[in-house]
Amino acid sequence: MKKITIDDVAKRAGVSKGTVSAVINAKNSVKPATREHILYFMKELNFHPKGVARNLKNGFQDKSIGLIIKDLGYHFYTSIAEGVREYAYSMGYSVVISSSHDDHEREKKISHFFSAKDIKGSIIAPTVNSKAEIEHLFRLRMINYPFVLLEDVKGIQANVVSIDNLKAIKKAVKYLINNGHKRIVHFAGPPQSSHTLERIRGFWHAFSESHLVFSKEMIISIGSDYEESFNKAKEYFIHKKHDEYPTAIVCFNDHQALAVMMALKELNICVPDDISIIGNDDIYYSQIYPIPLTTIKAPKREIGKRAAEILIRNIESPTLLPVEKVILDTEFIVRESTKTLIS
Amino acid sequence: MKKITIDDVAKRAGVSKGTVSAVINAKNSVKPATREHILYFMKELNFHPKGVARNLKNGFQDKSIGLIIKDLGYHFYTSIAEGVREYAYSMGYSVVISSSHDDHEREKKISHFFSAKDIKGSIIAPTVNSKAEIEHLFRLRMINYPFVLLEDVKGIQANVVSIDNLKAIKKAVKYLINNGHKRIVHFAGPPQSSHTLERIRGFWHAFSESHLVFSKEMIISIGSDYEESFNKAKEYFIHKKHDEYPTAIVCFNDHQALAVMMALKELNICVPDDISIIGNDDIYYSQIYPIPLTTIKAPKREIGKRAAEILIRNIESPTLLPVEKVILDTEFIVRESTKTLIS
DNA sequence: ATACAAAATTGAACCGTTTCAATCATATGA
DNA sequence: TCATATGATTGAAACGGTTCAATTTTGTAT
Repeated sequence: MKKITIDDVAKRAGVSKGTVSAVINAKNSVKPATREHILYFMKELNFHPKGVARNLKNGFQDKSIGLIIKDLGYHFYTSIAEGVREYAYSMGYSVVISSSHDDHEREKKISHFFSAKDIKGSIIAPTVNSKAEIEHLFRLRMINYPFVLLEDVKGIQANVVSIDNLKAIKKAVKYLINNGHKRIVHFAGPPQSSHTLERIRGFWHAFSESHLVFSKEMIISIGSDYEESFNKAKEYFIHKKHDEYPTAIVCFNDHQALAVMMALKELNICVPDDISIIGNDDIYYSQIYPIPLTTIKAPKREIGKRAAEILIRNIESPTLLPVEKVILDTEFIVRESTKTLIS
Repeated sequence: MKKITIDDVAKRAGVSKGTVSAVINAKNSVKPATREHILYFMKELNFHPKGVARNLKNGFQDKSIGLIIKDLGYHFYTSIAEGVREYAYSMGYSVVISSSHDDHEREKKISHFFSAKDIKGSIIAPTVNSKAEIEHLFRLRMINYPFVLLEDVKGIQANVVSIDNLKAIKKAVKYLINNGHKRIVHFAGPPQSSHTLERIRGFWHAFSESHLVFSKEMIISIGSDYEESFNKAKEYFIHKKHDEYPTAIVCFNDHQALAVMMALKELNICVPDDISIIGNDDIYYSQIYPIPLTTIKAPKREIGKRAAEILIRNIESPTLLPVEKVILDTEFIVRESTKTLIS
């Protein structure tokens, strides 16, 4: 299945390729009859002009940036994307997005794709499971391709804009501790997600910093899919004696927290009177829910904006710029799903 | 600010461009010392190899499709994207996404961008406000660029995968009518959205087909932003006498419906006992909400999948294929936010 | 019919890489 | 020291379009 080129069309239509080019570019120097004639053969041969060839000659000066996120359906990332978009548009850049699904291979492929398409730079939420999995970043580095990471990655010095997840969770857990909670538990997220581990670590740190005993029974893996979380949460409580219930649960994210609250409702366990719940992310619907959720709010749009800022600065600089690292603060928002145990 | 090419690097490093090329492509035929030397000058000149030139030579055989949606934060579109992704991946295609924000100019720019980058074909949720605004589709058509629309557009024969929104709303309204509701009202969406008009039309059709009188007071524009919908909904009821309350509200979408239910709650109006509510879209959180929402479920993933199917079939066909139009069925899901008035 | 201007068409050079046969450099063994 | 094998480097052609000065065709006025 040979590739059809402008020469094929020109030959078939009996004109020069200059004329075919003029038709493609809707120049009005072409006689209508000739245009029709050429269009006819373009159709017949099903010819698509290759952008790559036209851009080569034209200097391909489009302004565009890429964004590689982990999940399109996850509010956290789409909000970041919104921040990126806003800033990028204001600077005249287009944004293209692709999701890696937390899969390293995909991420590698997409980052390569973006650079190969002369997307001028990329913002990447990296999925890195092992030391070997930063090669693709080194390759981008080698070809001086501008990029900004949304999480710090060990082993490479690169631009990063992120939040201190560890500190955020610690703040939440310490809030519970300071309010008299003793039996605190963490409902962890999906095992393959990098966020899951980070949050478990934050939970653990809070305990050690408060000189409290941490045991691994405090971490219960219930995922973040609604059905799964709902069922596993119920199961957890059904197998527990009443006086062994935790007094507070730190959830993986708001989405999971909502599922947990539904499960508790079905079991007639009252939030926050029987159990306090803390979410993470501050998604939209957790405010709408009848018991507004206490949660950790990440400055999602701000993350996107700052990342885009750094990226575009690097793209537009004629020289290589020094690496920048930005860690943004999270906000712990106390709403109605938590209760103090201190009278 | 001159563009740096491989020639500049070669000259500066005192080697031929073939050698520089070998370094860029990590070929191991280059002596380590030479490699380092060349890398040094690549850095110094901040040289990025142009993908466009390498692709031209290489035959640019990446497999990729584009998706232009209207809103990244809107569940309806991200679910479609999920369907697209799933099918595309199974066929070895990458997916890149960009949001038009329901802005025709953006859409035009993005579609042009995708074709210019040799993204092999695109799925487009079109924003078309006037006859003149389909030019860009004609241009894609002229260059035989494969695309599939997610809404039918008057004036152009093109591949379409969509749902029958009109029919869907009609079914919902008729359900209410058949269950004895007399005072039914539609809370319309944001005026600039194409969906808004379509849903108003569906509402109107249901009345005329049921031989009931329709008046324009039945359409109340309250948007779909949470704050706005919440406030306007409250305002609507505050200015109404109790016995003038509608017995049922057909909402623009689930998101709006949730805002309306919150407003009603604050006014101590009971759903569904005082007023029935119907949403649209069947988003995730409307099942989680304490009063599960009666709604219209669109086969979102299926839409994405079918669109991707048609697109890839067209991309891979050596000849121009006839246009396909697919209209998928919606499902009316009765949950607990509606009540029959017939005893 | 002829001259001339305007319109339409041609074709060679160019864009920035990769490729690979040819050439040059280096190390090895006799 | 020379011949040879191997490793490293070169440079011209190729990729598929666009551009634009030069040329050909067409239309108009005489």
